[in-house]
Amino acid sequence: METGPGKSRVTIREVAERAGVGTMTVSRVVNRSGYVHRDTRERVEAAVAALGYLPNQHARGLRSRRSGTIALIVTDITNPFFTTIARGVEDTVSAAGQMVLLGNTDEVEEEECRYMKMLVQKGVDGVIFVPARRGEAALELARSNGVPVVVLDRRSDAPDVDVVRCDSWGGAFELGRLLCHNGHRRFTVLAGPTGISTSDDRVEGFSRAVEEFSPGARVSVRHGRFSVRDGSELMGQALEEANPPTAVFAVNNFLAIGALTAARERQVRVPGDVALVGFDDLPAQLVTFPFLTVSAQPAYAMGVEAGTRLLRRIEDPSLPCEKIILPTQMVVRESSGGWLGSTPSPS
Amino acid sequence: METGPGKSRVTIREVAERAGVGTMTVSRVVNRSGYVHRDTRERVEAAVAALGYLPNQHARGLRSRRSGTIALIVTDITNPFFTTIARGVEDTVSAAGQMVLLGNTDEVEEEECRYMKMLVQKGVDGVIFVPARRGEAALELARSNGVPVVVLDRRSDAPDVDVVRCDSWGGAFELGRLLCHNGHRRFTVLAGPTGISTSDDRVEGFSRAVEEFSPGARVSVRHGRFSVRDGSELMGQALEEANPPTAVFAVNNFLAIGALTAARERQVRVPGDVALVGFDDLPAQLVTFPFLTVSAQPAYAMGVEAGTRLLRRIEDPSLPCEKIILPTQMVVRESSGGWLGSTPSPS
DNA sequence: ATTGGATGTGATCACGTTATCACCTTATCA
DNA sequence: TGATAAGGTGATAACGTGATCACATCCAAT
Repeated sequence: METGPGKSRVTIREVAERAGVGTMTVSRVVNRSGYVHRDTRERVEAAVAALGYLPNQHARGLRSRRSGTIALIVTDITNPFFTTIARGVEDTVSAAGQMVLLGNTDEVEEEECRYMKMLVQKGVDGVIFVPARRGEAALELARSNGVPVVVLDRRSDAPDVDVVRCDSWGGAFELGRLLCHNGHRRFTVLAGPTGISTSDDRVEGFSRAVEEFSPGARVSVRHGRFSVRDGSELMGQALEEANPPTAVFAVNNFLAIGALTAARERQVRVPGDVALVGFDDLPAQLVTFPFLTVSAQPAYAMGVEAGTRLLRRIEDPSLPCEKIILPTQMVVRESSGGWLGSTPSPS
Repeated sequence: METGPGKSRVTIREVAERAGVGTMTVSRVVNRSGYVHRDTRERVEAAVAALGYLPNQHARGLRSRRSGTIALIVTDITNPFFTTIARGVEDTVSAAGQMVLLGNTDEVEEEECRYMKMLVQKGVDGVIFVPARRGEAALELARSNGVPVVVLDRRSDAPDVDVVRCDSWGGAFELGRLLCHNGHRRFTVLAGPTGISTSDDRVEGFSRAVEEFSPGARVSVRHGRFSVRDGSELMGQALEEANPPTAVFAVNNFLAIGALTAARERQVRVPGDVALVGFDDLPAQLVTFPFLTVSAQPAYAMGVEAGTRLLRRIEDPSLPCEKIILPTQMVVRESSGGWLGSTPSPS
């Protein structure tokens, strides 16, 4: 257990010497591979414990091409949706003895590539990756270097990656239906950047629901980044229109919070003056006043699923790739309001 | 840029061959070390680009004992306080070309050691560590293997580590003073597990303020884990006392949210029936209704500071260790209520 | 007695990189 | 003229492991 005031690390050779065996025998004991006599194993284990021997992963990885590390590349760990995913991933792979490298791309493709290059160099066993758009360059880097990838949260038609995401289209459709059934006819969607599948799918699903349940109703879409600031900005613009919307759909949690802020600043009541629905619930831990009606994604489960898939693929790279689509769950709270009654504000 | 349908990685030898030079020359070009003729460098760079060469970090690390990786071991990344810290750390070290390994200990010492062993094996260049209690075993592992450590958020008297934390005592003192000045005389503190410095310091600082500004007033302390559930549980118990507190201090954000939940369930109004203050603000991004009066810690700055310290120490291990204590900032909102007036409920 | 499989062990080398040393060439100076 | 320094390059040897091979020993079945 002791190693003195240690400078350089204990090597397998020192353990072998102390146990009076060859290095291969120590290796076999440590890796539980091959035959080792019971007495020998005990001597080796004693030496390992006495010296506090920890195998050097650099040397190991050089031979075995395994690092015991996977990576999780998200757009912003600060978003509780990704935080919860991260916890799901970490819990899952940690149980299998792997550790997690973290990266934030802020939806910037150059960052995606920068990270992917570092990951290839580090020889990670796999990557869980939230691409901004199609993530082509980064995915190509992974593919050409034989690194297994699970694409998370976003759509991907790349043939050689697993995908774990939620039914954004369906969740948005449900929200649209709810608002239509409540009698709304003028909608604004606060969307993310075009080209990001989650945003695009949600805009589409919502629009489709409106076409179906309030034919001819107006849906105006405003694009921004996934941030509170942009949510607030876009909501402000919408509210200042000549004919403002009676219902707003924010495609992302930050946009929803921004929208709420903007409404409050203008003394516009939610849901009294305008109904508001969002996507991605905040973890119950963080919410002092549950208020927003949302389509909630099972973030933790997504992390677990992605982690499990990746571990399986690392185990057996020949497995066929799958595209997993998990369902969302609508949680109706105050912000969506109720039935508008027979007198919706004049259109 | 192309590597065919790539299976095994491109090595320095292949680059050398293609450029018609020795491997050392390639190494020198890649590492910008030593002398290389301008023409040679260009040939090598062309070969590197053509083959998509990425140096193998395992081999590099084996020679140079550098991994280009640091670790961040927190108790729970799901806590937005730590999430924000993580983002600060990642932004900082990422700019220096390092990546971050993440671990959650859930305040369990065995997990601390399990992670630390893996980190030593991986040869990380340094660790930013939030110990549950004193973290002795894990710190000893790091020390004996020559891994630089920055202890984050918690107190540590270990001589050979940097410490970056906030003035928990002072922040709690401020909150206590505020409540005393508002006329409160019966206090309950919802604390974390004993032995965790943040909790202990906050209990002490708060108690000290009460002693000073409301001599003889009652402060009862209830201990639990840092969770919404326990916050709710403890708050429930406090509210059901014969002589319930008029003011409650939750030493942590989760405990505060739990307390709020418990109050609401019992139709106890905050701050009408009981004042509530907490520690750790939630990021503005996440808060739909700013309500809780708190002592806020500069989480992002703490992450940046810890990252910077660690990078500096990696650069020059001989630097003396420092203990950095950042100030907290009290943010007064609704939940703490106002002056109780001349008729505090009879004690 | 002989074969053959299961058990048990160590020497040797390769994994991909960089530190070191050795060796060139050319320029500069006394 | 020779000496010295600076620029430029490659062969070689580690770094710490684990795969492979070679070689023991033992026991059971022929």
